[in-house]
This record gives sequence, structure tokens and C-alpha cells, in this order.
Amino acid sequence: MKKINVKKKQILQRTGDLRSKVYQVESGLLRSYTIDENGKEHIFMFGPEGWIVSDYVSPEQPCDLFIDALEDSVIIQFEKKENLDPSLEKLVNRIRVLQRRVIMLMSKSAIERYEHFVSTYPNIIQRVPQHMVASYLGITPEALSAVKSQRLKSDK
Amino acid sequence: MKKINVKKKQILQRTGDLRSKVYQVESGLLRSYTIDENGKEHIFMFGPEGWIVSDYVSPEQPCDLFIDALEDSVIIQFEKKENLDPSLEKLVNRIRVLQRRVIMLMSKSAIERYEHFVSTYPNIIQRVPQHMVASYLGITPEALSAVKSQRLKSDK
DNA sequence: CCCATTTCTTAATCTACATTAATGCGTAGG
DNA sequence: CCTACGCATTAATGTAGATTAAGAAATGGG
Repeated sequence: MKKINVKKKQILQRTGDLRSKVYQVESGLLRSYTIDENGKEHIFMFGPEGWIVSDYVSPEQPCDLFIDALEDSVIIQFEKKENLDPSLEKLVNRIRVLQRRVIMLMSKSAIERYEHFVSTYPNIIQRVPQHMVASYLGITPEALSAVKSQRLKSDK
Repeated sequence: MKKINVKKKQILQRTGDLRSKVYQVESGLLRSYTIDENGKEHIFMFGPEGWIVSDYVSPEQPCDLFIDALEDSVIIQFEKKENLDPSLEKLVNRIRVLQRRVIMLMSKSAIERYEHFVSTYPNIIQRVPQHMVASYLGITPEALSAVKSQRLKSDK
């Protein structure tokens, strides 16, 4: 744990970094975000004074998010604990899943979200009606139907 | 904590309920979802065997989500603890915030998301450029600009 | 103080997805 | 064994928001 001064535009963490930290904002303003394949930024959250900004991955895993400063800031930086107790671990995991879902919803098209859902939850697809999958993806059943037939044409 | 059998379509929890529980799925399939002002359902998650399904609000607060069974299921139902220790409390809070953000992204228009952001984080609006607010909302700066001028016309 | 860059806005065109409506098929329940 | 309902698909039309482009205003670093 140490206190650091960061300048505006200074990057604290990049996608893919290991040993990511937890940042507590004492003053100033941080943001966390992703950069997609087209170079477009998608802001995940803003962290003003008093907030905690972090990527909810365990420190051995490559992180998902960029974190940088939008203003000159004073930050307290914590190391992540290596082995959390299981109930904490579960909550942190859920946060990571939600974090990724938010980013998916902000940055991916319906067809990409569908592909992702299919590969992540292949067993669920078979147990629920299509219109519920559509509802989970945030589109209408008709749009999902269209997406699926397109997907077949492009011969996957 | 008790084990319960639920029939397909049985509702375990409704938006607004107090003393919401934590449901661990032993067999079967649960889902959690919201119903918007037009009566449209937005599925937040599916919970097959082994998963935990719950609304991440403290038990004194009215809950956000409906939870029901998509298949006949066996569920272990836990009471929520009243006073979590602060670090757990913070994680649970973050989950609730993310949960609401996911639902916003799935069910609200750009203008509604903007209004919500303005009223929730009025101080941040003044500190970041508009194109970053747009990025947070999942729209382009041009769309945000349009949305804002529309909002002025309708005289707010 | 000045130039370069960032930021915001407006307008034209395009596209992904919503809406509405009609049809057909499978299946659970009386 | 029906039949009524739930479910999926397709097509026509509508619309929110993306993209592209251009210009004006604000900002900041040297």
C-alpha cells in the first residue's frame, strides 16, 4: 500500500497487465475503460474522490481494463490479496462477469453477443426458448431469428 | 436455510418484495428478470444447477428483480445476513450498481440513460468532456449532442 | 499571446434493430 | 384425440442511433 501522485492522462494499468492493483481515489478523478478492435474507447466507470477503481480479476490474471487519470490525482494503491476466502472470491467473480457483460452491451452487436452467449452457455441455449435468449441479449425474438439465419448463411 | 421444491413458472420473488432470499439451485433452472413500464421482460440471468441466484440488495430494501423457475427445480433458500462486514458490503453494493447498469443498457433508450446519469452523478458531468459521458452511456458524441438538444426543446 | 488541438454541434446519409402482422408448427393439457 | 396456446420464422415498414463530414468555439501548452 502506498500513496502516489498521478498526472492527468497518466495510465495506471493497461488491458493484459498482470499484478493489477486496487486504486482508492483520495483526490482527482480516474476512469476505467476498454479499447475495442476499432480503437474505440468504452468507459466502464468514473472514479472521483472516495471511490475505489479496480479491475475485478485476481492478481495472477491479465486484466480487462485500462485505468487512467482524467485529472491530476492523489491515489492510494493497494496490492490485491492472493487468496481470498471463498465467499469473497465468489462475489469478486460475479463482479467480473457483470463487468464483462456491461462492456459487451456497450460495444458489441447483437450477433456478437449471441455468439458469445452460445459459446459461454451452450447448455442453457438448449433448455430455454429463443425469445428468452433474446431477452437476455437485449434484443427482440424477431431480431434474434434474423441474426441466426444470417449466421447460417455465412456458413458457420 | 431450507430446501424447497418449486414448480415450473412458480415465482419466488417479485420486484419490490422485502426480505429477499438467496437461492442456490440444486437442480432445475431459475431466472431473474425485470418487467419494464411496457410490460416487457428483460432477463438478467439464468441460474442452472450449482448457481446462486439472488438480488444483491440488503434484506431490508425492496428488491429490483423477479425470480421464477423455468423448470421444476429443487432450491436451497438462505436468509440474507443483516449486517455484513464493510468490505463484503462494498462488494455487494458494487454488484447492485452493475446489476442496475446492465438492466439500463438492456431496456432504456439513450435519452433515459443520459437523464439517469445526470441525476445520479451531477458532479461528474461537469468534470468530464461530453464525449466521455457518451462513451460511458454506450453512444456516440453526436448522438449525445442530439439527445441533449431534444431534451432542451421539450423544455426541461 | 498564439497556434494547435480538443471539444461540441449540426446536417446528410446509412444501418441495426424494433415494431407490426401474418403464417405454420409443435406440444401440453383438457 | 383435439385444440388452443406457446413458440419460431419471415417480411414490410419505422426509427434510434451510427457514420461521415464540416465548421465553430473553447482550451491549453509553449
